[in-house]
Amino acid sequence: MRRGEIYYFRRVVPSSHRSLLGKREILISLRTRAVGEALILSAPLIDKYDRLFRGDASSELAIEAQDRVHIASRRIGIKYKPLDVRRDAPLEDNLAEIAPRVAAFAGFQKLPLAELQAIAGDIPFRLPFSQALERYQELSRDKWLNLSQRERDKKWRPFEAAVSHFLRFYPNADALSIGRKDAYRYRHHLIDEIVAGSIKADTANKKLMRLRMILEKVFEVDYPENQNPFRGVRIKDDAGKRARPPFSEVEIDAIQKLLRTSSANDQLKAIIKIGMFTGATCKEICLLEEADIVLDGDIPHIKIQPNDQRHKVKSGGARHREIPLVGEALEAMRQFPAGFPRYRRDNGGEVVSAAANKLMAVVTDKTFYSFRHRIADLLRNSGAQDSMKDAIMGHTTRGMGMHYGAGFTLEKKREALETAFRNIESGL
DNA sequence: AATCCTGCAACTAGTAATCC
DNA sequence: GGATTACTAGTTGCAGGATT
Repeated sequence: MRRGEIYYFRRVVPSSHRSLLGKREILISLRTRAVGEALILSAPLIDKYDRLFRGDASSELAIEAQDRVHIASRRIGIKYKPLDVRRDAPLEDNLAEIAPRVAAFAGFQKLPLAELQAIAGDIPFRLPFSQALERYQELSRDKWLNLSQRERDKKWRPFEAAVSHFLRFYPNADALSIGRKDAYRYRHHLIDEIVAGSIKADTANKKLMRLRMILEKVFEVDYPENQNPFRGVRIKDDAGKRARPPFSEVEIDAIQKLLRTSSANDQLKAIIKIGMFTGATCKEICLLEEADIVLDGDIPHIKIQPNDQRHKVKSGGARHREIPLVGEALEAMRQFPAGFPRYRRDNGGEVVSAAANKLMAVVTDKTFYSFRHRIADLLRNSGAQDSMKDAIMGHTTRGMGMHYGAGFTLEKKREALETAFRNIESGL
């Protein structure tokens, strides 16, 4: 339509939406005097309001409405709260709900619709899941402040994935109105997927956990009166068995043979050998810097500690350790006294894991982590104390005095490892 | 002591980039 | 132009600490 020289977009609001939008018609200036331009500018608006009135964008609409009453509330100086009056509630509760509203209303002669809605509590609170997620990220800023891009992605993607998985099941779900029933219905759906074999119980539980974490935090801060519908919702997981079993000595021999003939790059081969004889994880080995590698002196060893590449090591404290280099690990490390530039970067550990596992797939279906389990088993079988095993692996020892001293000396650790490897040769 | 909760890292599959 | 290697996104396992 044209008003004077300027064209306007105009649209009647269906009565069903008048309360939410707070007006009877939409009138927006297109800021142009040209018909052609006006037509082009109006197209997205037509589309937008079509969708709104058809209902498939109702959450957007609701958010707008919510913002509007909140602003109106502030204008007239009240704190907005949706009206909560129920037939079965005690009378005095209902009166208490209404009385302050009447008082507020009485103070004014004539009020615009938004202000009336604000006082009447006409608009329910709404929080689409996507917004809850944003809010959660905002509230947890501290968790990603000093992460690399990759680490940041790895942290947040699962949350996004959890939300979008949930939304596929419950399109347009509103975080404030879903209840325990909905949570359990979703749980049921997850169990179906587990039965179908598309995901593991552990994965399903993590999806539930992430939804729970999001709502827990957001509710705690913004909606303290709301109960988290996911609290305590989980799926029994009896997977139990060891999924990454240790390598057998037969497999170790086969891998050794493979390494001698393989055309894989030397850095990768060296990393595999070091993993094989130290039980260090591939990320730990990849990120070693020159200063972390000690080849002169009585006991050559590597230090797993924070450095430029590595801001922190998993679980901090106990994981920081020195591991003596024995057997072929020492030769391999001598080849690369300054570490492995090829893999010393964001993601390097994952690349090594993928490459090494692919290489070893020829002779085994086990993976890099099985080196670690093998070392642990060898140490145990050779009679090493648990605390020694933990010191070499970088585990915390339960109940052991983490407060005392620096733990085992390098010499003791080397003895333990050598004993363990000698045991294999003698066929124990 | 067992189980739950959580963070971190390994692993996989699919795809993209690079090499030869 | 096919093979190899790396990257990315997503899943799963491991371990520590909290809770029951």
